Amino acid sequence: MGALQDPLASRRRSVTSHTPVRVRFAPSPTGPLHIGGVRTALFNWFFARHHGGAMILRIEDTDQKRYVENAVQLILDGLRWLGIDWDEGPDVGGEYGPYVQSQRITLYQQWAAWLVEHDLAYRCYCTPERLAALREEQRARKEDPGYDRHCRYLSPDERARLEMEGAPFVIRFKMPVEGTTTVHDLLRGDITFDNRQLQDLVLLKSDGYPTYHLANVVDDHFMRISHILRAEEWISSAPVHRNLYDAFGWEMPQIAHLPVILNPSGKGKLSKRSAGFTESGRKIPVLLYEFQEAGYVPEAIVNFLTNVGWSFGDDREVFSVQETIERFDLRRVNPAASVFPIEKLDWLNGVYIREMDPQRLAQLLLPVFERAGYRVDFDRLVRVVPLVQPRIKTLNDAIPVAGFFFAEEFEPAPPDALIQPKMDAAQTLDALRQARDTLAALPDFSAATQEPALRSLAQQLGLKPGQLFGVLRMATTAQQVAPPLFETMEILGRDESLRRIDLAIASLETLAQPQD
RNA sequence: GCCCCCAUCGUCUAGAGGACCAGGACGUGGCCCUUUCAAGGCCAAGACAGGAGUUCGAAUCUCCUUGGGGGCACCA
Repeated sequence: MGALQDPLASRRRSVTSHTPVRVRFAPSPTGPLHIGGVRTALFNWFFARHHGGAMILRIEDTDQKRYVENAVQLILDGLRWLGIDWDEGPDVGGEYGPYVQSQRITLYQQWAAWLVEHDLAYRCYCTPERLAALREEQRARKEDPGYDRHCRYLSPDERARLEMEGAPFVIRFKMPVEGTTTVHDLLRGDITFDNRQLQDLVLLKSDGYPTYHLANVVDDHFMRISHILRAEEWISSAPVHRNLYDAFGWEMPQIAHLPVILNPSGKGKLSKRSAGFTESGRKIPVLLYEFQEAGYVPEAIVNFLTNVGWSFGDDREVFSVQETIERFDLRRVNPAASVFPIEKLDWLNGVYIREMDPQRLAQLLLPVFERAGYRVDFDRLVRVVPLVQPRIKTLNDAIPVAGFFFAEEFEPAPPDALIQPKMDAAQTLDALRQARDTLAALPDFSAATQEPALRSLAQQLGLKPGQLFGVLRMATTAQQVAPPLFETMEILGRDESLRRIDLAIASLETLAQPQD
């Protein structure tokens, strides 16, 4: 079969032309960053960096009603936390600024007016009430919803009268009413739409602000954007954008629609409302800060997101950002939507934690323990880190594993809990007393010194090592599950370890009458 | 409802007509290691949605069906 017959042949051609690569991530400040948005940002960034191009950050704040104070700062902080940087943006400026749409309003108004002058757009005076009623009617009659183009065909007299009255208006785009529009998607090939299905979209709202459709086209043009990498939910408005570029006489950037991320249930886009819980009952994070709060580390999040919709190849799952940038290829993005594989993030996060420099892990753990109400001695934390490092998947997991190292007050385990399987109270008490003597007599209190002494003690007592160690673990940590015993006691120190063993002995003495 | 997109193990994926009785990873189960819990090692189960075509040959190309997703705002 010849390449000419292959509809995806174009997908296999080079993705870039000779113009410099310039991509943008354009969030709207309506709240914290959504993880899906983060993925879009990442793929743009990988693409830019791979091609030696520019990453542009643009704030799309054209909806005054949904604007959230502080959101811009949160978004910038979130991106930086992940290690994403940008060459032009609201904070760093650039040649094609400003990079905040609310500061570019007159530009949009000018170009909207230009379209009206050239009969490519028109003023629409329909009230929101009329539009709502129209939609209602259409629904009742089971017709397709959509604007009926009432104002497109207003007579000059009517138009003049409405103008005279000063009726508020929006500007709508005159979509071709017949024929088809084809958009070339870098991942999917040509996508063709019947123009009769397309709408006369609003370009300029009655408050003078542009809609996404206008602002995005104007900005991408004037910011010299070469490639648009945006989420799949934009596919259906892509033909309107295509026609807008044509109306302006501008070249349209190349475009690729990235697949959306689905809920773990597989039902619908991942969203805050519907995400639900993991099998272990943990709430599934959706917003970037929720991942932070849940104890995920940025390099794991980045690696994880890279594996959703794209793959490194060579059967590798763990790789660095640098490697990703070197290898990133848009043509290998999987166009299919994917379920959010959260368990895989847990694993990957654990991988990154295990490979992390212990000093850095200590730095990351410090605020986690403090937030959990512990007063942390950093030097002790540094000693604790190697014990928790292989045992946690998220930073927060360190709290149940090692929080006891930092507890203000030691709360001893109930005497019952001290008794190990196949042992009784008297045996346990005896074991504790002898272990206490053994430990007290040690020349030093290092784990390496404790181990042989306690092993031989176990043998003397006719206990399995695990039984003796279990008793001591419960006595010194009051936890059934804890880091390895000797290292734990070493960090606790001899005095504190013996004190805790004494407490255990005392509590057992009240429980069991020692036999004569 | 209409338009559009998509379709390989439970999930994320490899797969560019012969290298595929389909490879990796997470998860799951088993075994080993072991001082509890982890980590680590080994092993196992597990998929080309269905049907027609094209071809000597199809996971891969075409069509239909089915299923899933996205969109249908003076939101982005």
